[in-house]
Amino acid sequence: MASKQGNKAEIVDVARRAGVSISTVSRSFNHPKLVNLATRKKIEKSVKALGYIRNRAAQAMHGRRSGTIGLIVPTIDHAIFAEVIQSFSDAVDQAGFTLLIASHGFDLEREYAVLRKFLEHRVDGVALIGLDHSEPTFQLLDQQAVPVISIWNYEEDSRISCVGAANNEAGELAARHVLDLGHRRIALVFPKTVGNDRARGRLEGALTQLRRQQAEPPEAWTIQAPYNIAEAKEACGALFDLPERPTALLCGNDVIAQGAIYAAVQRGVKVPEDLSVLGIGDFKGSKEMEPPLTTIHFPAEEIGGLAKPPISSAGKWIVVRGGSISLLPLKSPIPKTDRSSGTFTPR
Amino acid sequence: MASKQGNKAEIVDVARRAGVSISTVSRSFNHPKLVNLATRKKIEKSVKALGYIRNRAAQAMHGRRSGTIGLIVPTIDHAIFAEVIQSFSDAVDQAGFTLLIASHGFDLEREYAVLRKFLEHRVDGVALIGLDHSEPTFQLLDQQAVPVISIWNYEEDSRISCVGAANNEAGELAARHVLDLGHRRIALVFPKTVGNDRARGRLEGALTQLRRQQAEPPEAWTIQAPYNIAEAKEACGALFDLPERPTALLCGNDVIAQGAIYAAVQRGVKVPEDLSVLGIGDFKGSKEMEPPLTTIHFPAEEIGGLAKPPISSAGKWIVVRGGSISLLPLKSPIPKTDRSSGTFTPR
DNA sequence: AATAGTAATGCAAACGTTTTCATAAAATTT
DNA sequence: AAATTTTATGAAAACGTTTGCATTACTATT
Repeated sequence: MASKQGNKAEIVDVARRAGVSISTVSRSFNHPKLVNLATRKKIEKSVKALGYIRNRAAQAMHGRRSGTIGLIVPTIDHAIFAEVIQSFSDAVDQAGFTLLIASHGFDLEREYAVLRKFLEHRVDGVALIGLDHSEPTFQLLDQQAVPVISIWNYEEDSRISCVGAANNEAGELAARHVLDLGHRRIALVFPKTVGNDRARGRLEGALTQLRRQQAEPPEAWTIQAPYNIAEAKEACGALFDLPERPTALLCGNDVIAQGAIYAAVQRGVKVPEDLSVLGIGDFKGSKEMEPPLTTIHFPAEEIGGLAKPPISSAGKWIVVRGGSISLLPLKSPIPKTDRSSGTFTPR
Repeated sequence: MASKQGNKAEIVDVARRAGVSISTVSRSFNHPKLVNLATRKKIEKSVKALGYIRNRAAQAMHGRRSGTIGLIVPTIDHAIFAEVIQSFSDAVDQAGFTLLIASHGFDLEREYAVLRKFLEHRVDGVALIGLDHSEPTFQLLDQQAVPVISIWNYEEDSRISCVGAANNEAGELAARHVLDLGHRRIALVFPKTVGNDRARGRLEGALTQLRRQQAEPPEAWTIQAPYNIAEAKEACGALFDLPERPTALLCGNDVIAQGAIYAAVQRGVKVPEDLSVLGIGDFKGSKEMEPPLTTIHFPAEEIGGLAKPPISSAGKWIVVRGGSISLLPLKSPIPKTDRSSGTFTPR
């Protein structure tokens, strides 16, 4: 109800009211030091009075910068990416950009479609999760020469810039930990790995380590569960009901691990006395559970922050493949909240 | 590597290659039936060959539609809003828009700043969480006449359009439930309520109901905890350590309730035998916990879907204050997963 | 006091579309 | 076969900015 109901002010209105040209108004926004302080004040007053709001669309058209960054994630509705989305969002914000976001539901064709949509909006950069993407996606990125960064996992020879941690290391670490605890009867609970290099890396890392120590789990102990507490709980429940039960469980992430713990509690299987459960991710609440979850810390928050978009005029993303800080070490090589050690007696 | 490395194609390039004018190219995108099929094919081929991607910024400038919707949430990194963000995102996507997102960390001044930023991008609509907003925010919305919708909670006489459920009803429902179970010694665990009408509504609803039945909790049993498992667990732990312990706990949301349950388990307090815990929200995993959490279902997903942006040329949001479907009833008036009834004996 | 800088501003040409209006060609009616 | 309508297209004017260039008015420098 304030003023000028409906007829929104443009730069010419501001200029007229301030008694200057539109160039001066524009300049006072973009290069303040180029305009006289007194004039600037007048303009400012005019802006206030008219409730003028700059039009980034028009700006973008001219200057080739939209001031937006697109983030494409598999899913928003999930503890997995919540932290990285939040920290990335904050980083983007701080850098003066606005975040476009979309999810593709683990469908790489949808990812391509979303990317196209973002490019139509002329985003100044794109962030993707992980390194598994469709060929058309890579080509589009290439051809449009849009700054792109993959966040979440790191690989030396990745096709695009990336910042993150090494998932296979996480898997290895997890496996090593349970092996160190003396376990030999180890089961694996992971989600499907097609189009999901995060899960694949972790699984491969774990398997490598287990094989190395001749502790590869039998078929029946390598089960699949999506990132979903209910389904993970059920799947793990079925596992526990087998005649032969493992003594340790390596889970693809904390969501699965939480489900596993609930399934164990439900059956009176004591964690960690009867069963060690290991998660990956260190999600909020994991260590507060009862019994607490032992988990590998995955530095999601740091990753989002490091992926801060470019401020430099160069227009390149700050973190580039192979750069010194690209390989973000797992922050806690020693799994946190370990209640197993000490209390657990193997076999 | 594909083609035209770097020098991105514009509409004139497409036109030239197809041997038509730019008007025709533009039309073939926006009003396909107005252009001859054969011509359209030619244009399509040209588009493919050049890897042309439309420029929405330029479109927006002319047509007054940016094709974007802005969503402003208190926080992304949280089970609370994850579901509604996801479903809203999907709805926005389906409607052919692109989502801008930003969080303000429960700070209404930052909310205002974000809103301004979104308006600079000329979003076609804005979605906010809840109905508590600063006066400048309301005025800006008013003055810019941008379609706006508040999602999450519903109030008959709200200042802006809203779709959601009634938080005070949720609180009442929760209180009624524990009263019905026979409890009289009831504690409340809620977050700070300034600038958070969701929590306030729930708390007020619960208090109203408790007072009505002369079961208002003493000072010591009305405690504060943020939406954070760790802190909630700690706060509830302190509560349980008091000489006088309540028999039921009403929690502001499921995150707090989960913390409460963990605190109880940690102390050997049996849920639900020794203590009934009631959450609000029905978050993923709540009912899979062990012991499972009794909770009021809050229809977050439906809300996000209902808030689908306008497709109509009218440009008004579909759900308007006071409209017939605005008051979205709580989907499960009977709390789900109730293990208390039957097992619990009051006092 | 003349000259060379510098600071502050305006003019007008971009930027990449959409859309109105005009026109030509084709199809339909008389 | 002429007149009318319909279909398909192009030319050019918007849309709201930014920015290169030109101009004017000061401020230093000689």
